[in-house]
Amino acid sequence: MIGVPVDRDLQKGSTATLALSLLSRSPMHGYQLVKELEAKSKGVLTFKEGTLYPVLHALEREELITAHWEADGGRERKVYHLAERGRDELRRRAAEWAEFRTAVDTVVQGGVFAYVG
Amino acid sequence: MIGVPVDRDLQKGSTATLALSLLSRSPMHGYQLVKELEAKSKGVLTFKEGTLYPVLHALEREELITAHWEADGGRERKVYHLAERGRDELRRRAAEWAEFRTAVDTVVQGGVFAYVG
DNA sequence: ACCAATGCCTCGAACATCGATGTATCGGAG
DNA sequence: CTCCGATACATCGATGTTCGAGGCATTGGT
Repeated sequence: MIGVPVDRDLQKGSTATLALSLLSRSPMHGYQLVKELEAKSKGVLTFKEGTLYPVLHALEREELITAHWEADGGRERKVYHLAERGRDELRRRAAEWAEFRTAVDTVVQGGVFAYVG
Repeated sequence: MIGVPVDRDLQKGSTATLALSLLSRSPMHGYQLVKELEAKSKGVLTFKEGTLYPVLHALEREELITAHWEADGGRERKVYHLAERGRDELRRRAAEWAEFRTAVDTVVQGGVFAYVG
């Protein structure tokens, strides 16, 4: 663990978007997503397995990602791919994130800096 | 309404922080917070009253804000002030938000731009 | 031989949010 | 002077999400 995880609440609703983003770089299986997110975010963000797997299944149902089983020795892994529709959805969500981030910054940063300086 | 509200999920968990931020600028009553957030965020963020009031009551219980009734003609308003402890908490939450924002950007932006260009 | 890490998954409890609803006052349009 | 939309506070139940705990199996290192 490199950093300290942020308050769980902040992460709410972002799980699917983060998963889509990671999958846009390369296909991965669930556990790999957990490790990748932790690495890429320097330990700030984490997927809980109890949250991630249901989300992954939902994305699969919505056909935003596809999955197929791969054998690694006697071990089975479910590898997820970003689908075309998922790529569109990711673009949409990324734009939404940018809008949200800007809006929160305007409200929060303004309030803090008024008393930090 | 100036902009389009973002997906509700993204806003989850940020209600209290946004309220504290707005109150750090000036004391306000509930309905005023609703209007201020909408104005400051250009319609991107909105407090639902059913969410805001319980949150405000919770912040009051935790002594992060204080409240007192003010009369405006025959009308009663409950005006909320940011307390000292609330100011500390806001600073803490603002720092956490900055950390979260940076982490998400690293994951999301990287993924999107790889396919936008 | 054992144990930690990998790997997929489900379940129920806990929690937060939202829409609907209720009450009441105020100001302006007709 | 009457009606209605905006202001203003608040609660409640339905809904949805998240998480911790647990189950099960394999693999690699000691």
